[in-house]
Amino acid sequence: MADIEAEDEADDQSLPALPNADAYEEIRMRCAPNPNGPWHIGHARMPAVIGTYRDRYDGWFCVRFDDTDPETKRPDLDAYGAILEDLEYLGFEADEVYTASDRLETYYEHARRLIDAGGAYTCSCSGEDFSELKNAGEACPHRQKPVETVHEEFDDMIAGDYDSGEMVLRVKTDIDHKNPALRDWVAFRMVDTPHPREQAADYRCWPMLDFQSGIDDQLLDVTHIIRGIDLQDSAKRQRFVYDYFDWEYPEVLHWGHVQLDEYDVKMSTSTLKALVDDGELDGWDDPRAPTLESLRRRGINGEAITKAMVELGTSTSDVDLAMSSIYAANRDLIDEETDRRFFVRDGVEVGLGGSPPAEANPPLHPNHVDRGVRKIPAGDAVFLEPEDLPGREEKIWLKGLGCFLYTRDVLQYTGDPIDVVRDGDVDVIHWVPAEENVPLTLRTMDGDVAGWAEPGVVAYESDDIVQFERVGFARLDIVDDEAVAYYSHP
RNA sequence: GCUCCGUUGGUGUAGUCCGGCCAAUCAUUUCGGCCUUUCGAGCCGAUGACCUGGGUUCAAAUCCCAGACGGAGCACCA
Repeated sequence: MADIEAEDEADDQSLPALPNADAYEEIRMRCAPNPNGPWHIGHARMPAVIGTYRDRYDGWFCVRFDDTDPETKRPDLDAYGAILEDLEYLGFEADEVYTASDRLETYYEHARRLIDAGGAYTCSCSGEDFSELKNAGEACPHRQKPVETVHEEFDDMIAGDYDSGEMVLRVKTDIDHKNPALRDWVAFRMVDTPHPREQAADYRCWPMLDFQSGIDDQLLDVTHIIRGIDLQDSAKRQRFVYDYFDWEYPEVLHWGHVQLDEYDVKMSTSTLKALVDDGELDGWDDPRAPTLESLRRRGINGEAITKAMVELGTSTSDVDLAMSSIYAANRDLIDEETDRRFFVRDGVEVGLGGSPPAEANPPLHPNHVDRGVRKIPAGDAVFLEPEDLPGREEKIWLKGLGCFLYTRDVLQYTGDPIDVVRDGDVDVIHWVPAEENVPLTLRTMDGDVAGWAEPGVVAYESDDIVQFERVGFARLDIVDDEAVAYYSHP
C-alpha cells in the first residue's frame, strides 16, 4: 500500500527534485518580475514552477518587483496589480510581496559596507572607455581610490549631485578574470528620469539588478533561485559580493526561453506594448496577443497554463511550447461541466420539408442526461455551415431532429431511424433555425467570425463557457445585448 | 573576438552524476480501431528519438576527446 502511494506521488511530480533540498529547513524562493507591462504567456513559467515547488515542499515564495530601472525598462504603474492578478489566475498566491524601489536605503547601506570592505569603488570613466580597458584586462585609475573618497563620491551619488553617466559605483571583482562578463561590474548608476512610483520619485542613484537582487536574495533568506539563462552569469557576478560579506550563495537553476506555436506576434513585452499602442492589437487581451489576459478572456483556465508550464520542466535549452498542450489540459478541466450548444458559422439557409418534428431536444451534455435538454424550434428553414451542405440526393442527420434527404434545394424529412447514422453513410451535423436564433460574433485568433447560435444561448452571461458542438469551446462575452464569444480551442 | 551553457521521436520530458535491468519513460500531437446522434472524453493499437566522428570498456544515451549545430553573457536593461 505504501509502495502504491509512493508511486502515485512520483507520477505527480513531473518536476525534478530541487537541488540540495534536504539541506534547508524551509525552501524559500522568489518570483522577481519587472513590472514594465502585463504578463505574456512565457511569464507564467515563473510562478507555475516556483509555486508548484512551494506547494510540493510546503515552502515559501514571494513576489519581488525588481523595478530599479525608471528609464529603459520603465515600470508601468498598472502592471504591479495586473501581475498579482495574473498570479492568482494561474492558481497561486505569494506569501509576501516586496517592491525593490521601496528598499533603496537598504541597498545603499549594503553598498557602504561593501565600500568599507574594499569591495567597491566609484568610477567616472565613460562606458566606452571602461569597456576598452576591461576588454584589455586593465584596471582604470579609479580602482585605487582611498575608501574615504569612494564614500564621499557615493554619498554625492545618493544626494543626486551627478547627472546620468557621470559616476557609477563598481564592484571590485577580478579585472583580468578570464570571463570578461565578470570584470568589475556596475552596482549603482545615476538615472535622471524620476521613478514613476511617487514613493521612489526622488531617488536618482539606482542599483543594478545584479546588486539589488543579490542583496535581497540574502536578506529574504532565499534558498533556491530559479530564473532564465539570460541571467546565467549573474550568479557568478553576485558571488563576488557574497564573498565580501561572507554569505552563502543560494542554489540556482536556469531555464531556457519559451517559444509558442500558433501565434504570429512575438512574445515580448516591448513588442506587445508597441502593437497595442499602435492599435494593431485591440488591447492586451486581443485574441491574437500571446498574453495571459488574452487567454483569460478566451476562457482558458489558469491552472491549464500552469500544468503545461510545469510539464516543460526546467532545462536550460530553449523549448517550444505547443498551445495544444495548454488546450488539452484545459479540456480536462472544463469538458465535464460545459454545456453543449449549436453555433453555425457563415451559415447558408436551407428550407425544410416533409413535416419534421417541430422541436429538437438534444441534451445539454451527452454524458449527463440528467442536466436536461435544449429546446430548439426547427421552423421552416435552417442555417447550415457551407461545408456541411450535403450533395444532391444525399442524406444528412440534423442532430436532435432527424434524417433528411437533400433534394430540389430543400431538406426533406425522411423519418429514417438512427441506424442510418450507425451504418456510417449519413453524417451528423449541427444547425440553427433560420427564424429563431441569436446572432453571435465569435472572436478567434484568426479574426472575427459572424454566425448564429441556437436560441438557448440568451440564458448565459459573460464568463460562462459553452462548447459549440463541432466548433469548439468558447467563453461568452456579452456587452449591451450584443452576443460575442471568445473562441478557446477545439 | 573572449566566456559560459546546452543537444533524447513532430513537441515536451525521464534516464546521463554512480556504464549493464534502456532494442530507452511518460505526456502531448498525428494516424487507425471500438464506443458515441457532435466534438471531446474513455478504451485498444500504430508511427516516431539518444547531434556527428573517434576513443575507453566484455558492455556507452550514460565516461573521455574532437567537431557540428543551437542558446546566453561580455549594458550606466531586467
